[in-house]
Amino acid sequence: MLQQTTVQAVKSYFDKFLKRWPSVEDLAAADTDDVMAAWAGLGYYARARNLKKCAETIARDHGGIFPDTFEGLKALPGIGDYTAAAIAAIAFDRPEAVVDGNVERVMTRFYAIETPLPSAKTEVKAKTKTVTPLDRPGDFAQAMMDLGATICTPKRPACVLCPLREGCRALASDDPQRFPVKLPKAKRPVRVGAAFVAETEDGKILVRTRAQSGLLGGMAEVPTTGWTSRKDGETGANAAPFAAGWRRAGDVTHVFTHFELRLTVWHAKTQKQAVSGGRWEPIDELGEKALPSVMKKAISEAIPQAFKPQGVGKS
DNA sequence: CAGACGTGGAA
DNA sequence: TTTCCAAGTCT
Repeated sequence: MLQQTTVQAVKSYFDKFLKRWPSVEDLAAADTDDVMAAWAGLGYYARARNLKKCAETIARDHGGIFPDTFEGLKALPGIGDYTAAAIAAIAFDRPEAVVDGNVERVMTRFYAIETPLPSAKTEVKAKTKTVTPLDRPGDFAQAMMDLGATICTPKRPACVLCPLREGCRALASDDPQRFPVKLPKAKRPVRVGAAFVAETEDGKILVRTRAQSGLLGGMAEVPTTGWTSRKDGETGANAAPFAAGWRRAGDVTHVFTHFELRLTVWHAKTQKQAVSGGRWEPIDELGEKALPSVMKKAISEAIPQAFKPQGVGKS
């Protein structure tokens, strides 16, 4: 959960997740859609699919016991270089070089590495390997990460308080904050599309499940057009899944990692009807479904009280 | 190897 | 308001 995600964002999800699926076997036996629903809002949904696959692999192929080597861990779904090294070092006391974003920052500063990231990753990994001790490698890894999280911060590092102040080349030079050097990032393109919130008299809306891979893979959505960067992209009611009294509810903007999405949201009161691949879900149960944030945003644009606590704001 | 892959909080 | 970025991984 913590991959590219802050502790604050993760905390409540982690608590709920472990309460619901306390063991690897529990998660392996879980319904994948329930897992996706429990992950909804956290982002990077491939992590949820991979975590589930990982649990299944460990339950089925490893007798419910985690591998205790870097190579064994790395072979599992969702466990890459960083996570494999972190588990090996912290859980199994193995002297692996643990390099996350924090360690990258500490190392590139301490050695004043001018090579921009991500090219410098190889060099950082090699340097980290040379400084990782055979004794308590897990504590060393956590100390490096905590140093980066609390002292050697991205902005305004607290060098006065730093235990590594003496040998730090970045501090000795001029501007420690200059490191790590990073390549300039490309501008985010804008994509447009339309989303259709079809609502019945008895308080249900039409939803469907997205493809298992790719953007928001395996998550629920209301029917939408494709999301295109073309200027003449479809945003009108003519692209709706069926004819109805569609009213324009408004626009929502949502920022993804690699593009910005502007959705025109359409709303209609309709009869419940059969739509290929679609299903009608009660609005008051939407909060428990696998709906990503962008979809909650779109639905709220059409039905403002959809995700509000029940019985509140009614009067 | 470069691009895909979410979201919300902080500066 | 805009930009950055957070315990990265997969293709």
